[in-house]
Amino acid sequence: MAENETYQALDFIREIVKADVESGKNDGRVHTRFPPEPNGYLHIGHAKAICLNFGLAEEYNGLTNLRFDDTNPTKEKDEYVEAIQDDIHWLGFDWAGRLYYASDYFDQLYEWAVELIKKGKAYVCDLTDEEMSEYRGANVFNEEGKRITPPGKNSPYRDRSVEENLDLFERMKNGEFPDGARTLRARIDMAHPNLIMRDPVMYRIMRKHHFRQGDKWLLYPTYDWTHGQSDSIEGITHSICDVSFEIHRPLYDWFLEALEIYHPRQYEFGRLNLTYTVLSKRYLRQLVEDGHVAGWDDPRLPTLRGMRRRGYTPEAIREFCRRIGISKSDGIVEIQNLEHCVREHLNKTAPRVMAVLDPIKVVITNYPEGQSEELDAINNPEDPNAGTRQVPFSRELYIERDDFMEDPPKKFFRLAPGREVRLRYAYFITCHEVVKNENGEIVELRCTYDPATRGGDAPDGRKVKATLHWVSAPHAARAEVRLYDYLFTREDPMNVPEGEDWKANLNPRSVVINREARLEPMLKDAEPGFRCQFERLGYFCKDPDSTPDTPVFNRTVALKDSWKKVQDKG
RNA sequence: UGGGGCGUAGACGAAUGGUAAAGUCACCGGUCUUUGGAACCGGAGUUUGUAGGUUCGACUCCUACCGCCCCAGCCA
Repeated sequence: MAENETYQALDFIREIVKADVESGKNDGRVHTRFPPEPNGYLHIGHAKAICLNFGLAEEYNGLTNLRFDDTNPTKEKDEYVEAIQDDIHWLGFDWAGRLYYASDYFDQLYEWAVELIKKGKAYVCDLTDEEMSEYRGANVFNEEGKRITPPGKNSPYRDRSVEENLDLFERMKNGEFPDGARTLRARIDMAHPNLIMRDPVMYRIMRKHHFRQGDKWLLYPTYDWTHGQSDSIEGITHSICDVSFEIHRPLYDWFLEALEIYHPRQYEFGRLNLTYTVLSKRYLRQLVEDGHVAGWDDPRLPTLRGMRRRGYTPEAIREFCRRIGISKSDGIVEIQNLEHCVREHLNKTAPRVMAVLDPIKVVITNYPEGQSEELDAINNPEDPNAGTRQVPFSRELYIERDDFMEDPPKKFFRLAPGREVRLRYAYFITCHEVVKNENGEIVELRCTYDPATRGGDAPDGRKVKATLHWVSAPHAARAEVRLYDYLFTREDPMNVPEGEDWKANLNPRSVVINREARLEPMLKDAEPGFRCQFERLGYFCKDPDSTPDTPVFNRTVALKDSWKKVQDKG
């Protein structure tokens, strides 16, 4: 390895691909696919798979197909097809026109099924689903109520003649039998220790309208019968899926061998789990449908759409996927890893602005009434090319309520009676008077400023221990700010208190709406999706709910707060 | 129970028989700072699920055990 090359450890899948390419397998081609079922929205777990599949192809000058696995018309919709493509593009990947549907292969699959029947490797079975389960030896319990797995027994229809099978299968296609009356099954081994191999179903009768095939089909192929053959048709070299499909691999291989067609190889990696959230379509759907969140793009959701609306960047998500790596172990990644990647990217790219979330009025008593001025502010200290902007300053300002304490503890550096601090890009100010209402609440701070410190530096070299953000009261835009927090109160939402539902772990403060925020005026004109840092507070993203009068901002992620840590320690 | 997997610091994850185990997040301390941010420097922590075995030498090979996850849909 060259000296200036940094060592990048390969995960086990990349090791395999590397070895295959080097040995000339598949003529050195790398061709992957991402095969979502169009029955829901993509989430960050999918992002991991997308990054792996598309990333692998990029690394080896290969190709990646987008293939919709649309074999179950009861669940799939066009709406999801559009959204999934949109999300993959947003994440930063493209399939260059190689968009396919498993349903495009239904005719070929049907022919291959006929071929297997002729080879005596498939048969039409009349067992009901309960009977099939029983014959398979599934769901059997011993006296102690523990699950056992006795060998299955052959279906009484297993030995039908080829002719009869052909006839029945054709009539299944023609709609002569009611839904669920018969199935086509692979004839493998009813005593196989792997239940998947006990004569799995290849076709089921379903009189369902398919969103792409219309009413052409009355029987639909199962996942197992479809997936490997689709991979074969497309010339996929490495078919990557999550570990739950590992036990299906013998069947994947069996079909391909029985058909004697090109045989791609399946590899499995561990699916992603993240703390403080759920990552399964079933649970996400429940949250949306039961109204616990506002929709699939709710910023609290780990869906790609939700994270996009929240202000996460595709770069950050991709970097996160790179860092967590690929392995087969099933762990749970701390969400702080994701947040770190988001902060890291936004720190480099997000312009800084000033916004006061919990305003308290400050009157600069020695600043002329009715006067105002524009001050230069740096847009992003991390990016010299980001330039500067003008921020209005006047006699009446707002600062953050948290930035003042009447009786401050030793480690509190911010404003307090008699203390001087800096207003960012503006002046040093000193607090002289605290005005309270009849309830004893602070309503106003009366301060003086030092005109010599314009811009934030004292000519005499004196220092202050704190720099505060602020906005000019008469110029400020009033805004709604949505402060998001974790969706659940527990790292593992499924760790449920005795006798309660997992939704009992929902965080009641996962979003806190603030309508008192005051922003720099320029923020009114920003486009939805605009990402910025509210100095000293966090990263925020303008929400599409914004109106010309009321901008709405979502908190993407807070800045790290070491003062909070000091406080928490007491 | 059968079958398939997995077990390296709080979390993720390298190490493919050879200097008593990389990196990242989190954590702790410090420097710097017109963001108590960022950056930079430093620190702590595992002895590699357990017990045996092979070997000059094992996270890596073997045996047994333990724990966790997945399947038992005509879902994918």
